[in-house]
Amino acid sequence: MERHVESSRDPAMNASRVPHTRRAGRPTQRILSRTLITDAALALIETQGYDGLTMSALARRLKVAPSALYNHAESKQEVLRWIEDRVMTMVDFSAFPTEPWDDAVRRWAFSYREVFARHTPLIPVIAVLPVTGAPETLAMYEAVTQGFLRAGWPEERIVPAIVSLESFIFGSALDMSAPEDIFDSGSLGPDYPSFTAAVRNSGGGSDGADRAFRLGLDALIVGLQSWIPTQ
Amino acid sequence: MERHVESSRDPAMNASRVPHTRRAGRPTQRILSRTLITDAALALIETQGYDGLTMSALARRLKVAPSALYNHAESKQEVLRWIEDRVMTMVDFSAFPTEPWDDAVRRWAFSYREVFARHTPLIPVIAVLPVTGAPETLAMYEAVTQGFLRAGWPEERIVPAIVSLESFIFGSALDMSAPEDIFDSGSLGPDYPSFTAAVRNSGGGSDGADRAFRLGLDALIVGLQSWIPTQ
DNA sequence: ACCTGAACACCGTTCAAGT
DNA sequence: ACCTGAACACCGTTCAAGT
Repeated sequence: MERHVESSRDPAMNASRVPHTRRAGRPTQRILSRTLITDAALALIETQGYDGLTMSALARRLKVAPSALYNHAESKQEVLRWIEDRVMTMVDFSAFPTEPWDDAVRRWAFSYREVFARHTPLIPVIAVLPVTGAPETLAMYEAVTQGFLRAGWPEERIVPAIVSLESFIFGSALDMSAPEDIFDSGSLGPDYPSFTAAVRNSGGGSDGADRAFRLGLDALIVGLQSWIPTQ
Repeated sequence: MERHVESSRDPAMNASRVPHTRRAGRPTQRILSRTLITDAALALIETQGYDGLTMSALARRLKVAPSALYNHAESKQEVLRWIEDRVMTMVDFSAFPTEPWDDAVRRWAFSYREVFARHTPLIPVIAVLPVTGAPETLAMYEAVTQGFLRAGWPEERIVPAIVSLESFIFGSALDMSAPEDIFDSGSLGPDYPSFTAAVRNSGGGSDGADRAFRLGLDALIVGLQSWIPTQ
């Protein structure tokens, strides 16, 4: 764990704690909003990663005291939900109205994985997140559902199919951020001969996650397609 | 966030901070070990959940000072890796030597999801975890690989296939722990008619995650099976 | 080598006081 | 209503001192 160089006991350092000029009391006009907080959070994640996303750092970037954030968000978890809704808008689902079902699913899935591979800490958040009240996210589900209907899917199977695709996508996004040598065949030892050989012959290794994603997605699409009534 | 009732400023409460009798200095015999720490961590998770798994709580359960843990583990992350290896032993992969490939995969996948649904905080850990040096985990991969070989799988496709199944399983385990009304059709509003209707007709609702898992797993198995050369 | 005790540098969150 | 400033109750981790 890295440590800051500055010592909080150095009194000369206290200047850094007071970078603002605003004094206490309600300001004449609103300083914060959900949009501004979300913007700042995403900018912070872009440069510092999710480890850098603390309520303190977020407040600092907004030139505000940390406690001010709690006038707008109930908790850090709520801020993460705002971020999630915003990140969802980056997923490309534009192929559903025009392209064949399998091509549209493929493009959507690739984009979805790509986006969330850069936001893996959101994945556990989503799993515990009722989607209600996230308009951008709902817009995506509406378009995807219409794409399934257009392809002739029976209505009652659409939601389970979407959920299963998302499960695969989220799992694959997590896997994508894993180290490349997650299976290090060199140091596997002689106790696992079949697995060692399979790892050794599983291809380049540099894009192992990519090959697994492509293979699994193709399999899932082929398998799901069997639930579309033949026209 | 819940708060403790006890105030740390109450001097009478300090007794709770010193529940042990051991005095400083190296004890005559080893008190801790990887096994003991892992046992205690799992017991703690069982009763308090992952929120309760702090280095302090872990030390308290082991009747040891928190800093003592760092003579054995480099970090909390390392403790989580020990837990992960242990949890992996709970996954049932016993069907691979005897059952047909698809039945064995199904039993393995159901067990795998079930186990990790109770340990979702481990899922992001695994994704960033080189599997090297986790004997129990490797034993599972060896058995699964042998099952794939027995079914006639080409060696170079086995690892990607396993990885894609795991991605689906981990994603599904996360989904399993989501609230049941993750799609609350009641409050979806009129802007998303197709999706709203699909949610409304998607079945019971109580076991939505289960239906999605079954559907997706069947699809994945059907799709993957097309890569087994016809015998 | 492996424990204790004290400290360090953080966290997220609450709340009175101010306008 | 919405900000500041100070505090609270934690975290994980380090390190000197002890045997």
